[in-house]
Amino acid sequence: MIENVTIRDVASEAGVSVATVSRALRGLPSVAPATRERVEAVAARLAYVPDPYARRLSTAKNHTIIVAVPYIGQWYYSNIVTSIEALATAAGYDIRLYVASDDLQRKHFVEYVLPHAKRVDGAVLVDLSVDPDQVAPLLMRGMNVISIGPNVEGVVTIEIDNYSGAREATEHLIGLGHSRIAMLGGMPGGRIDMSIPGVREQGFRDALEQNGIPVDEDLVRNGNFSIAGGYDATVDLLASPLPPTAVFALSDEMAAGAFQAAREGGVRVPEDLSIVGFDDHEFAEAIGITTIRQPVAALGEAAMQAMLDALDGRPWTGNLELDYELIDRFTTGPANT
Amino acid sequence: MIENVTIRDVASEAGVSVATVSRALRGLPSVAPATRERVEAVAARLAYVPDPYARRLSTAKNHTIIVAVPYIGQWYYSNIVTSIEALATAAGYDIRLYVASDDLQRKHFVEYVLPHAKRVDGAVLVDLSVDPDQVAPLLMRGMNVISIGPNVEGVVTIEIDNYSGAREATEHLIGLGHSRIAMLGGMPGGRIDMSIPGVREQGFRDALEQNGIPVDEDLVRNGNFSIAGGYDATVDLLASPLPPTAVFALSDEMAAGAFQAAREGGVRVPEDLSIVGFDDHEFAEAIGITTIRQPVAALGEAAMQAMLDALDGRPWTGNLELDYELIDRFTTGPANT
DNA sequence: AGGACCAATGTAACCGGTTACATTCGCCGT
DNA sequence: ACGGCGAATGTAACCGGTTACATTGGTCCT
Repeated sequence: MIENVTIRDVASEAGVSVATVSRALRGLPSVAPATRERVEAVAARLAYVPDPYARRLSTAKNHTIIVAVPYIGQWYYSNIVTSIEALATAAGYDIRLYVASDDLQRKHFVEYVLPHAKRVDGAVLVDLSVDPDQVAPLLMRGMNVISIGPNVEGVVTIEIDNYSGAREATEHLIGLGHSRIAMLGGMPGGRIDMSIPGVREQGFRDALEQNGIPVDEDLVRNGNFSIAGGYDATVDLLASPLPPTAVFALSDEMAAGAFQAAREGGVRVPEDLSIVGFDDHEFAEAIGITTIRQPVAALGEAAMQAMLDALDGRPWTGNLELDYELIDRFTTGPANT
Repeated sequence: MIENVTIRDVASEAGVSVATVSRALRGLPSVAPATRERVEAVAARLAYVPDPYARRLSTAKNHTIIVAVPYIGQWYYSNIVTSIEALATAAGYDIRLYVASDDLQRKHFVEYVLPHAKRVDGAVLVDLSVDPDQVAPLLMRGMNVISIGPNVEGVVTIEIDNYSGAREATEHLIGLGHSRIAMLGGMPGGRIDMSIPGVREQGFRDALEQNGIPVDEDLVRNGNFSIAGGYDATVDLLASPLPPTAVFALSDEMAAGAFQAAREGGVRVPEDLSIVGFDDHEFAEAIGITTIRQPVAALGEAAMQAMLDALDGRPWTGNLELDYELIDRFTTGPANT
């Protein structure tokens, strides 16, 4: 077990003061070249590494940001984290992960962050609907906060137009002649709020109604945003006396579940059932799912860029809306009834 | 911008010493109940939160572990991180993410960790083949290291028997009468080493040879462990004069790419082409891919448990091997030639 | 020769906690 | 009445860096 070698060890070994060591090793000016060289040699020989906590305690800069996501196991989130991580690392920032996997943890996010607030430069919230008054204490402590997805009062938000995306997906199905269109997604409580699922559902409903198609509440199901949830819901839908001819899933995971249910039930896609997803999950292309593409990597990059700019004292003044795109593949076709 | 409230502020406000505040707030004994109550009230009123860096600087415990993965965007890795994160959070540990997305970063992993070594309790390496002499300095500094996947000398390893898994997958195809069996995976340099892809490839080769089927090197392709790579390789394979009747992909992503290539090329699965994957990716069931199931969550949990035990002074004495399982679904069928 | 100036370096305070050790004080036994 | 004891609390050193300010010593100018 190697004993700790501190800056004082290096100083005494090199025959200089700790201040000189600190300056020499960080490349600050006003250190004689010969001295610097000697200090560096000693530091290398002793395998000295500065203690990051001590450094952070004495400086204002922390070089750490928190990334908070609801889940990390889902494609969408892990890819956002990937792109954030890449930029963060390149800029010399560490990232600290917070997974708010249930509602409770989502509520308590601020409590988690608060202790770190003084020592973390910023937080990127991904799909986390937090109250403005929850974020306020963070902002007041000088933290930079960026949101991907939900609009949070007073926080720069990176988003796509989920409402229009859902509308376009639905109208694509309507344009193919479908009218019995199911939707997979649904808020647990049945209510529509400003969260992403809520906004997408509203787009779905408005598209139907403005095309003169009443919303059949029995076709609006909760697919839990998972493959299994989409599967279960679709199995149930297909077993009903008058099954839908199309399904709009609010995520590609649920669309894949629907696809699986159709295959196992002997229902042909797209002849008997059209499926549209949302996200353009990497597996969507392999399966051939028609979907709304989100620029996932770009969302993360933009958020991190906004963060870096803010940390450099050039905070963004407004939100950024990136473009979505309908990708027409093989799970959608003309209505067949 | 809220000014920092420190333990001294609380102390003077409550009319006690900093030591008493420290003890009171941490629930240590020998603090009078009345005093404790008063201190807590003052702390709450001032919204005092202890600075984690200062705390860590003065104590030995860090409550932080590093999780290092090659990629975070892939299902396998993000799920491992998920299960590690859950246990870590429950045990009061923070996790710090390191993404070694290219070989250079993999080599430099130790350089990244070293500065943190004093202040991090441990590291979980996921699929990171590092030299024993790279890990040695970490161990010497008292860090706990656990490896998921590759065996690292002197480090507790959690693994599945990748060799036998690959053999079983291959033999499943052979049992169905296939003999022109392609493999997707392949090491970049063409060499087989002790990494996971290398071990799986060896299982594939041995299965063929021990069943009297010579390995056709033209059927061993590099699919880059991605959907796109599996797609490209399969498109190419199917275009050859004597295409394979089966494909064993070393990951489900590549299997999905093969599936897509078959569908787009009008090649029926499994009638014309059987596909076996590896991992049991969440999308494998939706597509219906026959695959070797890895207990992903269990791998992460076991690793974190080993870590926690080691941190509690009860290090594991040996490695742990978890079971894999062949899941027979709809992408495999009898050879048709 | 003597003073001005500046580069190089050292000293010590500070960041905000924890904790070993010292101190105070009320209560007990004899 | 007094020494002993232990609970409650205070004092100050310490963790390992950074940095404001002081000090040193050499070069250059008049």
